[in-house]
Amino acid sequence: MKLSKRTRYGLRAMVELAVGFGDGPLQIKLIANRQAISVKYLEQLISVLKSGGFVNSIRGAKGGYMLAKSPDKIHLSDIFALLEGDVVTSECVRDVSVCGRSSDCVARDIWSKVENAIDEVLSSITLQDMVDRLNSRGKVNYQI
Amino acid sequence: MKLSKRTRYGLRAMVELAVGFGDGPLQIKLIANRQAISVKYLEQLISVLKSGGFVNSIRGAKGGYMLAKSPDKIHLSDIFALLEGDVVTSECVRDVSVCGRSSDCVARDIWSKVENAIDEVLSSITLQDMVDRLNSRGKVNYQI
DNA sequence: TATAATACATACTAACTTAGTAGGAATAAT
DNA sequence: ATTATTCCTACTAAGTTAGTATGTATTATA
Repeated sequence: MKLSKRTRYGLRAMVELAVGFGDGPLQIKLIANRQAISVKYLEQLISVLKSGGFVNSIRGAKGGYMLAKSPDKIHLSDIFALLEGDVVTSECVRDVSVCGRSSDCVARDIWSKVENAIDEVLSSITLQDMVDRLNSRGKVNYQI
Repeated sequence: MKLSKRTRYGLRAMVELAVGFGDGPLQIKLIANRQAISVKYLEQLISVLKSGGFVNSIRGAKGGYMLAKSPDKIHLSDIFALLEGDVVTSECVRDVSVCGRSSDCVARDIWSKVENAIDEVLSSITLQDMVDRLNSRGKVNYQI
């Protein structure tokens, strides 16, 4: 069980956008430089975040990206679900039909617990929480 | 974040061995058949479980495998650590030196929380717990 | 003692996933 | 017109996963 760079990068970008929330569009190039991510790769990730409804864009010179919602309305679980896909322990957790005897399965309960535990942590944290902590630490760093 | 079949199969095998704990050696072929796992693949997994100290073996005809410890002494977190490797969100959670500024990082705290949440669930459950639940449900099933 | 049943060992492989790169077209500010 | 940006699509190298393949070594038992 490993978290993909895709999700980590995506979250970093979202935190950058959250930090600059209200300050006009932020360019991919800037985000990529600040967070040491390949520009071209980040383009693809941001495009996913855009179709997911988390960011808006302005095209052309002086264009860029901004959060589509206030940072306190975006939970880490949302970003995870979009970029990482669902956390999956066993398919049966979400799709009972793959086994047919799921209602009796002792293992399914466990996988279900694991997924819930992860989701509980992630949905309890918003982008705004991260920005707040960042500020309280003097913006020293947030390599994610 | 996805759980590998490797770990799922390994856990299934361990549960089979836990169910038969005290009844003499259990053959790979039997476990593989009961749990619908490729015999050859399971051989490799069990070999890992053996070097991890979780199972003992008897070679030759009528040989097989058995748990090296009582099922109530084996926590799911142990099996995970061996087969899945550590749950990894970001390298910095375990190895602070990869970033150098980890002590100030707001993201590290989050990854750390996620890993702890997973570990809490997994270390709270033993093989014996699974066997007990299985028995209380009439051994209907445990496709894991 | 021959045979069968089992564990043990090592090498190979197809399919998939990841983390990109490459090369541009479309759009907007100046 | 030029430049800066987003947007789009295709390609790719390296690694991982879930196996197969082909045996050898060991032990029970007939």
